[in-house]
Amino acid sequence: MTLTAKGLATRQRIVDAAARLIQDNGAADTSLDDVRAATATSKSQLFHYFPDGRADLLLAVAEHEAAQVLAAQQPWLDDLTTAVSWEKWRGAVMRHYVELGDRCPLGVLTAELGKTSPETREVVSTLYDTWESALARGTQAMGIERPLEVARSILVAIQGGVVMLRATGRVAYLETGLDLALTPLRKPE
Amino acid sequence: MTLTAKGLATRQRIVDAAARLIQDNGAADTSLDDVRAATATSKSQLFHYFPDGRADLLLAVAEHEAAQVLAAQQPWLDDLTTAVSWEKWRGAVMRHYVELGDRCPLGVLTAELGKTSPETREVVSTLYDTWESALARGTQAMGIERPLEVARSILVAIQGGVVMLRATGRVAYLETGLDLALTPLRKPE
DNA sequence: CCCTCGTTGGACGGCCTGGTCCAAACGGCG
DNA sequence: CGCCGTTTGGACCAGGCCGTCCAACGAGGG
Repeated sequence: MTLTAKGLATRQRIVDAAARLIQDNGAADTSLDDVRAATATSKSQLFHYFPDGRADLLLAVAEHEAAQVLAAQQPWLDDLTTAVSWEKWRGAVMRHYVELGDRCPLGVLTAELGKTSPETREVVSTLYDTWESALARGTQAMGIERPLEVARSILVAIQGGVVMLRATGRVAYLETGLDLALTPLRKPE
Repeated sequence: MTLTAKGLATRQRIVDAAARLIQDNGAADTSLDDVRAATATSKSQLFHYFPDGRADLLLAVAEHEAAQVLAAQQPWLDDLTTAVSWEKWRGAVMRHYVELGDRCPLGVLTAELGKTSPETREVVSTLYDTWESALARGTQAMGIERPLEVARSILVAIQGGVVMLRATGRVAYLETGLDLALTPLRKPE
């Protein structure tokens, strides 16, 4: 299957709309017909660009969301070398998730798409890995003890805070969780 | 609607089976017919014991799972007064979730059931509240700084670790997250 | 200019789903 | 023993869903 520029654009439009619908209504309540209606496309186009149908589309959405998660942290994520840059990154993360509320890609990814297929599971795992690596580069640059564990615990705090934000609408979990997870980086060495 | 002992038993059987099915296949992939088949009941029984149908059943399952989460931590949760008792509790929590893997009630609750209705959302919120209160009693008894924040961050670490366990099958997130979240309780005061 | 291949339209079928409904079986209590 | 409400069985319906299929459209290259 080769795609022209026009085809690629259509495909992207479908993925975007599907992602939005899933954020709003959940993956279970998002039918191919909903996507079709939201994008003003036809059934045949959905299966033309996503031959395996629904599963294919969900996978594409998962990859799209995973990319969003990392993109939202750029360029701060790549320069976590000082206490100040860590705080800036933290500010960016908080701002991002407070703004998105329960529509955040990360929450959608883990809660809605994570278990739909082995492929999406893989997407989530890879996201965690690259994210954790980036954080670990930062903690190592800071010269603290147990940098790998600290990086991992920060990731866990974010994921926990986000999923709890999704479930309750309260932002306090993410706020406190991330705050305390970052304490090792604030200590005088 | 009044229920006899037999009726209550049947109802409970339905809830148990539904919970199990949802743990294994997800809420979206669990139909009333599946539940019916797994419990050797008839359609009319489902709607007899859960008049609002699917929504009612899911709510009952959510409450069931929420109770499970707290029950699994008893009696350790009510006696977090020393560093030793905290470690015992931690051991119990880890054992529990490692054993259950991705079938843990907490993960199911937040990922599958949390957003199905305002009522289930409420169940999740209340679970968080009572759980956090219990942890806060412990942190306060330990006389550490910022006990409320520490209690909350512990909760966030568990929730994050569990959801990541569900998504990836890896237990390391829960392990490290919970470990580091507990550091404030290990410091000499 | 036309031929080819990507693109689009939309009807159609078969399946499964949640939910309704009526009637039979059961069991305790007077 | 006979009544009555709970419990149970299962047929049935309407709607929505995914996926298939065939035919028309359009643009770009030869």
